Amino acid sequence: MSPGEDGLIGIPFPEHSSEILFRLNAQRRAGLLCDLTLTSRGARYPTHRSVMAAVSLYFRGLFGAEEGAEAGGEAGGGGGFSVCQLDCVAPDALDALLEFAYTATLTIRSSGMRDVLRGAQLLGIQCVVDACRDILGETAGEVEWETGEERVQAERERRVERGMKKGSRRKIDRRRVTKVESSHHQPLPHRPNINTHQHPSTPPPHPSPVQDGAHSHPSTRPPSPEQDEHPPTTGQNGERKQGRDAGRGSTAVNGGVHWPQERLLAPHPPLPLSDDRLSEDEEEMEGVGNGGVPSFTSVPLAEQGVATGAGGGGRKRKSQTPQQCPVCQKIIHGAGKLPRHMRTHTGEKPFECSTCGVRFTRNDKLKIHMRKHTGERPYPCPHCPARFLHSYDLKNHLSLHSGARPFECPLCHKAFAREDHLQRHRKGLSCLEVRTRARPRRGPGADHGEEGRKARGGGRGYSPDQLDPLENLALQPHASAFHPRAGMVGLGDGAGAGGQMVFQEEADREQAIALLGPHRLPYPGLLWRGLELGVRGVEGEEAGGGHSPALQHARWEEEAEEEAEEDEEDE
DNA sequence: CTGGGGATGGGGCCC
DNA sequence: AGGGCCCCATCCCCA
Repeated sequence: MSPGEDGLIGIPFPEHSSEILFRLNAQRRAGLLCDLTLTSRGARYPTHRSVMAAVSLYFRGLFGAEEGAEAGGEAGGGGGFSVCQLDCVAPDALDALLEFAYTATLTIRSSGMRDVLRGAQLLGIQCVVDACRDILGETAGEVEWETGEERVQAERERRVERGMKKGSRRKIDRRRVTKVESSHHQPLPHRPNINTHQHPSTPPPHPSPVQDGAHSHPSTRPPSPEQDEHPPTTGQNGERKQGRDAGRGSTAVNGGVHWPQERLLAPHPPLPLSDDRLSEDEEEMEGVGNGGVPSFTSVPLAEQGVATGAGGGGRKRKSQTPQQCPVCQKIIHGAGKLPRHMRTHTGEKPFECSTCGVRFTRNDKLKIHMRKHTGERPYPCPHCPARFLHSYDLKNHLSLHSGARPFECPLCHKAFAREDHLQRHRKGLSCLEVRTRARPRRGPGADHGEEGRKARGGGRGYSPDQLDPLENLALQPHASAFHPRAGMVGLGDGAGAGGQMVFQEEADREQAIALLGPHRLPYPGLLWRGLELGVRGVEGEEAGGGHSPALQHARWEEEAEEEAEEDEEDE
């Protein structure tokens, strides 16, 4: 909300761009308003030249859509190219690139990476080129045809895009950005602002996820002769710690790579990708799948023998058929839970508070919300007059009375009553002082035994005046400095809160990327992926994998121990 | 920086 | 199988 000088009011519609993209994709699938058909070895792909010109330098040039090329006639209008034969781009790759253009998500199979790279090079989709090269570990130069002004223009656009990403986030958007990044196309948590009303939760033409996924996809997908045996794209099926972790950037599981472009965030599901999301390990199960007809009715993974990461941390799980989300590939446990999950992608909020009009994705949340209006606080503290809306608030509160602080920082040994506070402490700068100050004390006679060693914190064998570059860069006190979340949040949101890997300047970002060495990735998402794959490993946090304080604490203890061991090795 | 309240999304149990 | 209800983990915001 930014009142202008003339009393102008700027009302942001944050979902507008992604919704437009979503609609365009729907039109493409339905063949509506398509003014360009791409062909590759017999496969035909109806599309929109404006979209292609927006995403591809090749088409931009082809249609004369470059800045300053607004010459009249054919060039300016880009007319005359109703069919564009692209046999040099493999159909699978072309399909993946089109999906990328319309969903901001590139989902490809590892084995098809080179084709996609070639296609992206030919079409001048630099970000895809970069991404593929990173995956493939290549460090090639510029796209062959992208030279001179085109390159300057491309670079300018990239800079603008980066600038938008990092500069335009305001506080009000921070949470949303983080969350969006957290799960691919995570929709935005509802906030009772103007958007609530201007963006109806169930736009009439917007079908429910189930319908959407079920009907929109198969019939309009251009026939690709190779699709059946060789699905063009692949995603991941592995469920990692989702919530706010997984999906931050790209993910790679079982040879498949799947990552969203950061800026184009669809609040609606980018139409479900075909069955090709099955990873290589799962290909044998393809026959069980829906035969290329993705559906939100999902694939009963249990029947397919998919390890659903029974990672239930303690609580025994009823054997309910897990279902896989066609958008984020997350495996949803529990019968009937998938529609609920899907609303996190669609942004649909069917449950409206009759009192204040606030809408919710879930009725149980609405129910809790209603307590605000009724004044009901059903969880009274037995020790004091405090009453709470949520049971877990009471639980938190009770720890205050008990004085219990079961969550202890393994580095500075500060104890917290709440696990999330400990996490915040570990991610933040709270321990920095301990760590950086402890260093100089190291040396003969400064041995504090195990406790001291821990208190000094881990490190990488750099002296105080010669800090670990990464430490120096991000001033991350803990190993969690390398936690993918920290990196991703920071990268995705330049205005991120303290404690996260925030790069104030582009140079910082570049430096960080450079310092990552083998994980050097110019893409935020890829950076995250690199961090995850290279530093922590894909299996770092398994979905649903117990997050009991004990487990978490044990993990952290391990981290601290590892760091301490590194210290000793360095000495 | 920390404590605390509230919000959100996922999973388990039950009907 | 679907959905209600509840708990949990995690996040954000504010004081």
